[in-house]
Amino acid sequence: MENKKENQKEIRVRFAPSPTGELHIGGLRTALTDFLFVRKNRGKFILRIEDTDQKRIVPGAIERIIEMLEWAGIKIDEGVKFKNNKENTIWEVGDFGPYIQSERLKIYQEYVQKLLNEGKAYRCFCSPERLEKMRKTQQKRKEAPKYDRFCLRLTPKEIEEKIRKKEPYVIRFKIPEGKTSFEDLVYGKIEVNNDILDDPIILKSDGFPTYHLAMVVDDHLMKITHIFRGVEWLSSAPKHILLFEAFGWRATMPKLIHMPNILNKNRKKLSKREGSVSVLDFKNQGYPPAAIVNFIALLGWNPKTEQEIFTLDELIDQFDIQKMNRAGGVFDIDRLNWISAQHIKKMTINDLYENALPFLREKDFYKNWEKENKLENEEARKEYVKKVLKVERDRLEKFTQTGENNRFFFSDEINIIPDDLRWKNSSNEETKKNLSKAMETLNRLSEKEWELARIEKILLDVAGEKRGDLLFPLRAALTGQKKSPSPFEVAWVLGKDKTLSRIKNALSILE
RNA sequence: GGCCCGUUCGUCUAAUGGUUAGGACACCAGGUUUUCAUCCUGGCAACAGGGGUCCGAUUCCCCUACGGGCUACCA
Repeated sequence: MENKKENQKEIRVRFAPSPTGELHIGGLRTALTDFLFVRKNRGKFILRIEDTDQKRIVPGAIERIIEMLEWAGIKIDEGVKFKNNKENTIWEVGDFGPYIQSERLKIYQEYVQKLLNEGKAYRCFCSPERLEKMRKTQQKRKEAPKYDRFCLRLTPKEIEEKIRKKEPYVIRFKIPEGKTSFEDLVYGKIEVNNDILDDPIILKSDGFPTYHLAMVVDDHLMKITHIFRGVEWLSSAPKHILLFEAFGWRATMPKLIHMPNILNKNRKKLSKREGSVSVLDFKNQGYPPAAIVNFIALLGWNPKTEQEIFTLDELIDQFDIQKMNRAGGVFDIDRLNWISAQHIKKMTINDLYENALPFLREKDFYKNWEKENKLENEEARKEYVKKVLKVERDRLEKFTQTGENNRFFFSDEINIIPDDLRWKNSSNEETKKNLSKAMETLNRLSEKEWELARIEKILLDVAGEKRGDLLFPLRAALTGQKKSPSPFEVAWVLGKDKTLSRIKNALSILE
């Protein structure tokens, strides 16, 4: 019976970032893991905002975080989100709010008072200067820096006196004696001696709680069942356990799952100095969200099969805490690029178009083309770009690369070097002959017959054995480059008129 | 310094008390192709070191080394 009850408990997982700037790729990984686990178990994904450090708050950061989560396909079930998908209008949804910690100050103070009354916490009036000095001498003596509990020895009268004199103070949690052990779902059983634990500050002098207190109170009150967070929290987990215990919540506390770090090439924790770390950077670089999701899901987690490319749904389907790793993983951009290319290859042209167009619009060569090339209407422009994308799809690893190597699609100013027109030992005369032949052949096709397969067939028919002698000059004539997609594809995209006029132009250069 | 965690090809990783230690990225070499890309084939490349336990350890235990994290009125 007891077991059955346990099984029925709704899975509730929160992602709880601090609004201190752009969402970090490591943060996205945590959020993604939360999300995969929640979706797999039909639970709730909750966004809570941990803005207890007033000094570090960045205006607009909450909006940016939500935007990036949505970009990645992570849907918020409860907590802080956008109102009716209208950006910049934040609201809070759910029965356990508020979900922004700065709105919960009274709750924390109430719980701290409880600990105070029970002698499980105490006021500390020590100045930062004294603490600093204390730490220095401890370090000099090669001791672990730890609060010396000076204020624990204050008499009630002394405390009263200090309060009356309005001396600023913080509240510290009194770490009990003994040992603390707990089970992490990834790292296994961990046990520490409480005497190495410092009495943590749980309420700051400005009345705000610290992470330790806020997290424990909120996760309990919000009925969180699983905490996924970075390993950097593993060391302070015992403090959190002890806090849950002090409140009498140990039995129902959430399961802990710590996750290994994402590292730089030099195996250090991912940092800004080594390149991109914010999700926004990757979005701006033109990676499909599905590729980023696929890539970071595979950092620290593995399906134990040989599958490498996953959709979000496949990741959800296969997600399993048991398959999470303990060792940190290097963020390998080459691998990301490959995964990204695989995702782009699988996209439909319409999808690719929707995704790539915003990036294309940023480019000068495209802007000029839009301005100068008066295609009869919007639809024609769209069809043209889609043709380009059809040709480029297998060559892209990010959306930003669209058109980059094939500017000749968007500009008639192609620079033909006569030598580049000749294939191998082919002579000038032969080249001219072949180009003329190509022109005549293509000219026989009507606008309506201008299809890729047809273009390819008639050109190959006429090219004969030494196809390079005809196809290579044709490529150069159409593109002004020695490397490009096939001349069939280029001709198909350019259309009959442009194709013929470019060949004509090349012929005149050869004269 | 103290405490905690980690360690399989360069990178992400799989497997196993007895295997030629598997896959993928990257790299290299071929092939296909008119070029580039795609695609296909092949190659290079790893159990951190030392002790145990065991008939036998990459696998289990211990130590060392190396790496990471924490050690704030930051999260």
